[in-house]
Amino acid sequence: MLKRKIVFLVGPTGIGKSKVAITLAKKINAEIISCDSMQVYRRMNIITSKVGLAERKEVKHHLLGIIDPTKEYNVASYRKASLAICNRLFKKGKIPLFVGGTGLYYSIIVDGLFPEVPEDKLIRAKLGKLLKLKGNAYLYKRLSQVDTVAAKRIHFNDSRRIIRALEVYLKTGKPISELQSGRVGLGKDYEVKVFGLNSDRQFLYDKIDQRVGQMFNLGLINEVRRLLACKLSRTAACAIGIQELDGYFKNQYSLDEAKRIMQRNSRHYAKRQLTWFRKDKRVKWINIKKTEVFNETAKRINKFL
RNA sequence: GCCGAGAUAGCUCAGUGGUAGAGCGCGGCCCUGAAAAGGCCGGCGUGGGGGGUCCGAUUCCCUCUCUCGGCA
Repeated sequence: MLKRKIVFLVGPTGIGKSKVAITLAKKINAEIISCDSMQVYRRMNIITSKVGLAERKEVKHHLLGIIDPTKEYNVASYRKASLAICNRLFKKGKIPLFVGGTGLYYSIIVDGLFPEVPEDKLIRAKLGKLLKLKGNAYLYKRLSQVDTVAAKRIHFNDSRRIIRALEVYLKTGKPISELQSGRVGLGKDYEVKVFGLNSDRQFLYDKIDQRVGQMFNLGLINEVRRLLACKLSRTAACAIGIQELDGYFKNQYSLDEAKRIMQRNSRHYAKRQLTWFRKDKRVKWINIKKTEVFNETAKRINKFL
């Protein structure tokens, strides 16, 4: 039996994934599933460069603006929601086209998520206290005692991961590294195709700088002001632009400075995204040399499908 | 034209008679329930050009070029 096809389009922020995706989706009878940890939030449109309503009419987009920015969202919610959409699309005879730059979300879909061990606020609070009291060396030592494999992989300064690993151990009695090895990916049941957009670094950075500048023209300041008026969730508050503009609102620096920091942080983010996707050998890279070549790029991708 | 200050990393600048650092920037990497987050690693350099003193000059001396102040 022929395996059903799932297509992914990944790459750094600002490279032009969304536009290419729309063109491609029309060609291959697909609907788009966003693979972006920030675009799931409502009222965060300019700051996340969400595609406009007109474009969403051309091709159906899923998981854009589905949750209030005061609410938490995470890989598990994302996995559940997106796989459900996948199944619905198959029933309609459509190809799911995942588009986005959140490496972890991508990986959670393609390679699977280890069995349910949700965040436990109580345990985390306790571990957080221990961290403050006794330092990361202490927590790291405790982790090494129960899970050598995980300890080897986690740096002793990476307290967030140390805490998570200990949390999983305390809740299940099993080392996180053991649970992690039990992941089941999509490759078994589906034909997975992954495409990555990239360009030379300077070109990408110029586009990112421009895009951030553009956000200000579109009304970023007001959007963020409105967002800051409510208590943003831990996750939503992490979007690039929130902290940066908050500092400006609090008169810590000028608007130009806020913009500069936003551009820099976006560049750093893009770099991390590239590191993430580059190591994934399933990615078929498409190099972008000029702006506004969505059609051509979509055609090139289509050839490989 | 004269006087003064300076010329060192991509940028802003430290410092030293034994071939150099810091911050920012930049590059590479890790990542499994916060991921636009979090963590790790890396100086990436014709010390403005030329000459001199010295065992040895980025450092001291001379000279040229350039930049910035001030006076004309």
